[in-house]
Amino acid sequence: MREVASLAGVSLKTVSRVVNDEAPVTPAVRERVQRAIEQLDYRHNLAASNLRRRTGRARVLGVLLQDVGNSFSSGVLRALEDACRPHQIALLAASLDEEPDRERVLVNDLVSRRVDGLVIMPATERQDYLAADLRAGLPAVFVDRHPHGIDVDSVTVDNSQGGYDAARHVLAAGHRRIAVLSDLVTIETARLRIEGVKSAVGEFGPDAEVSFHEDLRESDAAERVVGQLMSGDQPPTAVITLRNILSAGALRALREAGAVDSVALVGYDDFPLADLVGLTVIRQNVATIGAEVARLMLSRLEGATDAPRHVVVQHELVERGSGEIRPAD
Amino acid sequence: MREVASLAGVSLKTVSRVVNDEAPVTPAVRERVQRAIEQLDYRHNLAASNLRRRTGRARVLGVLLQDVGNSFSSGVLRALEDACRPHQIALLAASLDEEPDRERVLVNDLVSRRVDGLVIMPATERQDYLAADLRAGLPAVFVDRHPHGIDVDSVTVDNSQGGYDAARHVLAAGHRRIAVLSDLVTIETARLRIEGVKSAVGEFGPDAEVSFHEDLRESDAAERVVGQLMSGDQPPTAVITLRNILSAGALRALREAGAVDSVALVGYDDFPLADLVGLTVIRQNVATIGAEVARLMLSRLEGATDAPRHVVVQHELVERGSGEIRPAD
DNA sequence: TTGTAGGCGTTATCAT
DNA sequence: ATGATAACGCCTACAA
Repeated sequence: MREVASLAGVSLKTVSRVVNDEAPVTPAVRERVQRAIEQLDYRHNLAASNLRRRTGRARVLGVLLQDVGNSFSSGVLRALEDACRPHQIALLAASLDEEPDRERVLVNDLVSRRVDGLVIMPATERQDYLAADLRAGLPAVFVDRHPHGIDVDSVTVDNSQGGYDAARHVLAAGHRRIAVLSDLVTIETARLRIEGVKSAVGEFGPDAEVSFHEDLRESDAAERVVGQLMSGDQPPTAVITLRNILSAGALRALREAGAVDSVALVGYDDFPLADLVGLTVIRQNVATIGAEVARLMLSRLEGATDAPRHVVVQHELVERGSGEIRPAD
Repeated sequence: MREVASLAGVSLKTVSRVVNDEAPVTPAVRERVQRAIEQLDYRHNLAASNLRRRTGRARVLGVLLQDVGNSFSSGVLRALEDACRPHQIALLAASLDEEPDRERVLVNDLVSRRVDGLVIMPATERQDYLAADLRAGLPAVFVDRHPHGIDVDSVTVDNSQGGYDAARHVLAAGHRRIAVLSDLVTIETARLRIEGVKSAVGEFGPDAEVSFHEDLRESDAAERVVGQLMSGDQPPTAVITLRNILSAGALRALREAGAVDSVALVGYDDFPLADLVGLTVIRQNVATIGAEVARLMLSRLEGATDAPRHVVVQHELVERGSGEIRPAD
């Protein structure tokens, strides 16, 4: 910048003015500076600029998701990006993979990098560790899971209601032998979905035999469980998978057992090809979720200091056939 | 930091030493400083640190993909992240959506933010605009598409060979009336895949009637095209879709026409549920691609200055049934 | 309209 | 082993 100034025969401050499009600069001078900039391949240093600026933020958000490679996380990221682009806000994204330690390490890193705000799909059970930073004015918005130990903005879906809706759907179709597959019960969303299922069972089928198969992380695990159930004495007439990759495993097992057309299946979370497989699912609107997160965060960045807001995005049950199969008898 | 120093009764430099785990500090002093840091909720400012450091990079990579929400881009991002995490390197990710202007704007922004390197899945036809930054020592690695107008590291797949393999597969099965659906031909990868198809046709079925349907961006468009073809006089006996979302559309149209079991379909790029639909595809290994990108970039960050390297990751044809259907004749 | 002085939070250099 | 001082690249405040 100094070189640019001397080449253009002006002061440092004038170059700064040109770079930042600030008001009082004669067109002729501006032109001269621009030429010097190009000639020297000068690049404005945002890091230094942000260091000196008082109010000016760095225009970066830290985004911690479970897995930027899966469709839910990456959908949220994409929606967030679309909402941030007009504001020239960049996104620093990383995956937590349900590892609490990684969450704490990454939050620390992002705070050190002086991000303007944090979007977190937490892997930890409690987030008290964030208290000091929040007090210091760091805006945070939680996605998909509620904050615990602190109170900050959040955008979630009603997982309990989702589990309830899925269960009610198959119970209403007459099913009374139901298998429920779920993720790690240490994950809040998994627990809530299970709760919802139980509450629907209590309401619509207290007589139903419902077996719960928990802590299933991979598609293969779901496939094995359903495979075993289908070859048992009393195979279920309906299966509910409370996480998308479990649906894939269940579907494979049912196909293997020749039961795709006789056993009902309702999944949680949509899939790219789900319509082609005829999979009935509880769909969470990732685009809406991401957009809501952005809305909350942007308002905080603009200085909103009202009480934390908790937005709940509606899900919907998408009927595609697999969930509408009725029990044999 | 100044406050920490005075509270601990030491100099600024000593605090700096503690924060950075530098050598000569007495355990007692270190302890005292640590306490002061916690007491004051002091946070190390990486931005300022990087500004002052001579050799120290900011440990951030700019990553420009086509769409962080689609499975190919997000898979690459995820693999990249896994390789960067051990090095404490963060990722600034954004989507280009095939918009050349956005690419130039975002590159500028990332350069201003002083990222240590750029990973780009380009939307532009030529990238001469990067020349100055490259000369200045900015490492760049291209993904999925070759650089034009500059010479930098790249990790691509052999799209021409992929198109060739897909076409050979259906030609070898005896098909002679084939429909080929592709993305915008302004996209290099789309052109190369088409070229590959043509070359296989020349080799294995010069007598074949092959119709090309280009510039299809959405699933719906593919569905319409295949729907029309199927209701025409001479419906194709095989369909090749050169992009994953086109496969979904084609599949829907074939199902609609009751032709899923009579018309062969080979797609490009894998899908989460593709095995369940029995879709034969040319699979690109995103994890390998991302890992190779990281390998090249990390070696550049460590100072490698040899000639640009061009890695080609092998694809594979995954037979799942849809591509192995033989023509009726 | 333009320039000067000082400092943002940190680290490098050189002393002590 | 610790500290004083200058400087990284830029911007704010104020003066000219």
